[in-house]
Amino acid sequence: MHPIPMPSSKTAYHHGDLRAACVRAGVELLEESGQTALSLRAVARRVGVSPAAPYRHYADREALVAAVAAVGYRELAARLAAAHPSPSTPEEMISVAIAYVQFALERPALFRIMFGEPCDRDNDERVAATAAVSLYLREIVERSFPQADAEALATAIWALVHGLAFLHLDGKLDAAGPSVVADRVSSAIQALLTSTSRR
Amino acid sequence: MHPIPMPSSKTAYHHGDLRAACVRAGVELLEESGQTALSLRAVARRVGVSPAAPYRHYADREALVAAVAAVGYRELAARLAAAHPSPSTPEEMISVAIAYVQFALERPALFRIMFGEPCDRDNDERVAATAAVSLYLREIVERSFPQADAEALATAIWALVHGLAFLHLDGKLDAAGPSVVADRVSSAIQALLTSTSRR
DNA sequence: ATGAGGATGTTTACGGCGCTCACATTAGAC
DNA sequence: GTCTAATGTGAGCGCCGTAAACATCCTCAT
Repeated sequence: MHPIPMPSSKTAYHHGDLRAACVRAGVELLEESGQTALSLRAVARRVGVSPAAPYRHYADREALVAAVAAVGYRELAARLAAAHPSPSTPEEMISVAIAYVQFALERPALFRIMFGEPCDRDNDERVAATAAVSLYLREIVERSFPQADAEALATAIWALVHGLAFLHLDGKLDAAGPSVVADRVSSAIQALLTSTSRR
Repeated sequence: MHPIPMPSSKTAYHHGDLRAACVRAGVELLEESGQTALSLRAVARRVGVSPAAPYRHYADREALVAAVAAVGYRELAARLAAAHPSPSTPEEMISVAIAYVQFALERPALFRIMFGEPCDRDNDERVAATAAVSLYLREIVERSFPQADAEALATAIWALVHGLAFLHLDGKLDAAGPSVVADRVSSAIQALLTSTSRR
């Protein structure tokens, strides 16, 4: 399964389809050995190719990282969709929020690559993938809170959830287990949603 | 003021007080040339010392980074306190939140070092400095919303503000200028605080 | 005051990294 | 079948983190 490039090809020609193989290897390295292990040389080694080969497909290390991050965005989107295909109530939205934070905790290195580095705003793949996530969240908010200012509320909810993910990741909020985290996410959102009425 | 180590010493003895000089140089490098420029060797060079010298004071690069991050936490705390010494209303709290996000935008590399990397939880300085920030925010929330569940609400507010900072930093939310950002922070918080009453 | 010992800084060296360039190989268009 | 552009190789540069052996100088007990 690894070295096969595309539907049609019997013997590995020059080599496999390096571009995709590098991204796959990059994701693997990231999750096996963390952020610092994601080097062009390590990727080349894993793919079984010379250290300079990846430069035919990626301008520099940052371009590879951006491609890996783009994979991360797509997987995050899939994870959120799996939590609930089309949430339209605050409760359903909260379940998506929990999935967001759990994604960050399950795949910390990937999540940090996606959000923790200065991002290359010119990378099309990356821009498109984050726009997709952003739009998805926006739609959820619009459905869940039809009367609210969707723009501001969507931003606020995304930021809240994103911040919870990071604070857990950094150990600022301790996460003994998934259910503890889920409770915290849920209660954090609810605390904000109800604080004013008690003011 | 720079090369003097302690009250008593006329000629630089062996050299200055390297420990502190390294942190200072580290912060400078970070802000001048970004994240990747913060290397032990560059710090040593700037301080005018051999590449191995910092190892007498820091076990490894990560220890130096942790010390730099600790400086960042203290400066963040100072920035928040400068925004409002002792906030006790939602409005005052919002001004502190704006200061938090502006700190992130003004000193992005420092902020990323503080929150964007896997953190060394065993570093005392770092743990203490983040605990101070955390406690400060907690107290603000308790004063501003006396009746609310302080634990959950403080977590939620911190996460919201922290998330806003990161999303701006990553270009996910565009920040044309300080006032635009301030408005967004303000309206994001208010959107959450008022959304339920309109439900 | 002096000399031992510990703290601090230097030198040298190793391997890994990102990146470049000149060169080899091969796929596909003609 | 040949030419060409795409793709992979190899050698090499400078930077990095880190370690070990060595030099220097401060301190303090004598």
